[in-house]
Amino acid sequence: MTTEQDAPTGLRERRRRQTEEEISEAALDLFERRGVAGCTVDDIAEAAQVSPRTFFRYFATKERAALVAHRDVEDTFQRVVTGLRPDEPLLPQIETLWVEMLEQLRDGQSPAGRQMLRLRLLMRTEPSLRLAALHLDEERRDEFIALVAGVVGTTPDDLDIRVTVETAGTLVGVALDRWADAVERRTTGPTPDLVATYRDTCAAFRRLCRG
Amino acid sequence: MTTEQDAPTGLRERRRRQTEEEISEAALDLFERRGVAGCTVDDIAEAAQVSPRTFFRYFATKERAALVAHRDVEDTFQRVVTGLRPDEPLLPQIETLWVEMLEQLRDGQSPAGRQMLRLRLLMRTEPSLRLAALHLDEERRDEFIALVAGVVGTTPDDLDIRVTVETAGTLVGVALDRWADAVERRTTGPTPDLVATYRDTCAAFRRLCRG
DNA sequence: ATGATTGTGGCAGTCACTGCCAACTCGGCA
DNA sequence: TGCCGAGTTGGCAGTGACTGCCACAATCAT
Repeated sequence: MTTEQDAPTGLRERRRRQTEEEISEAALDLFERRGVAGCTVDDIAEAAQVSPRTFFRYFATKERAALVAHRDVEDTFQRVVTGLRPDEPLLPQIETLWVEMLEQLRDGQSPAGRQMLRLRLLMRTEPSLRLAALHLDEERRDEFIALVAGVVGTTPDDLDIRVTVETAGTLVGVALDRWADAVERRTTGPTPDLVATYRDTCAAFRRLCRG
Repeated sequence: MTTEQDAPTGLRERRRRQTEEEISEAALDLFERRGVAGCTVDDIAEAAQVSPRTFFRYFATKERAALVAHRDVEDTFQRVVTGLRPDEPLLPQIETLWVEMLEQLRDGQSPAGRQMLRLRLLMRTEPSLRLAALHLDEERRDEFIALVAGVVGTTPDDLDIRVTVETAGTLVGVALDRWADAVERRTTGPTPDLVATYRDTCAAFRRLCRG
């Protein structure tokens, strides 16, 4: 049911994950300290103790290195999509799927949540990171649409599915933004919950659809 | 009613517009022939008869040069946004705004329409152009939201406005994609109408919201 | 006309990113 | 145990995007 242990976890595989982790940690750290424009790929590679050449074997751009959290969350789509019921309204179901995916982040205290929070805080002031995230989302969208189409049994160029998936994606983006905003502004009280923020966003959306 | 003659059109101004036009035409033309990756900024600059250095005074990236049609359509938002009525439902009104903006494109026969069509056909096979368009949209979104907030009289960080503007933007994106798809696939009959495509997309969206 | 403003081209430089090759490491197998 | 094939790494050279700086030319205001 999980996606981790499907590959035979040899030493090579483990080493590769560890290196990726080290690079992305170095990138996140340097971006926080000096800004994205303020550090080069060479800087990140050095901090992660790999050669610049190796950096590019792991990530296509320096921005991508900071987006592993984003990518990992999207990776879980494949797992949750199987829960779709073809005979029920699609949009609320996709919303539920996203709730399942965002649950691993919640208040940003888990490792995955903390990493995502750092990223989204960075994104508030770093246009290049927002762009890279947009890029990642766009790359994944067709895959999502194909997966959904497969489960509910229509063609991938079905207009309804496309609109539904894109709309839901937009709402997730808004929720992530507002989550980071809330965390940034917070002075007291518990850390804002991403799932709650997402539910609020969906509620606002539904209100607007009714008029 | 038009946006052209608001500035005192001196020779400098006219010359500047003409140069921009020449560069973007050269870019569009070369992209169509050799692909985005297949030509350099130097190529485009040479074709437009300017120096590479001057190219970058007009456009930040080579992709941007192909996106003037996109930018010009978005520029009209400022004009149509004044028609908003604060006391009526927002989402259908924003949809109407977009119809007004997309009307200048319609079947892609007008100069603006033709240019947009060339761009959207390119975008079907050029990820870098899709990314650049996403980037442009994102840059504009805050401006849109601020304008809407100003007219309806709320703060720019209003959740409802944000969700409405982003949702509508998503639907426009889908409609533009489908428009280009329809044009590409068309063998006979009249050229597909963008406004009609957009209305279809909005209709599908409304259907999905009801469930 | 003339001085201020603005646009242009060239040059040097930084940095992102890629292809290629040589050295090394891990995993399986005789 | 020794050895081969596959996967991983680093260096190097090269291309191309993009920028700052400077000198020069074209426009505009007076």
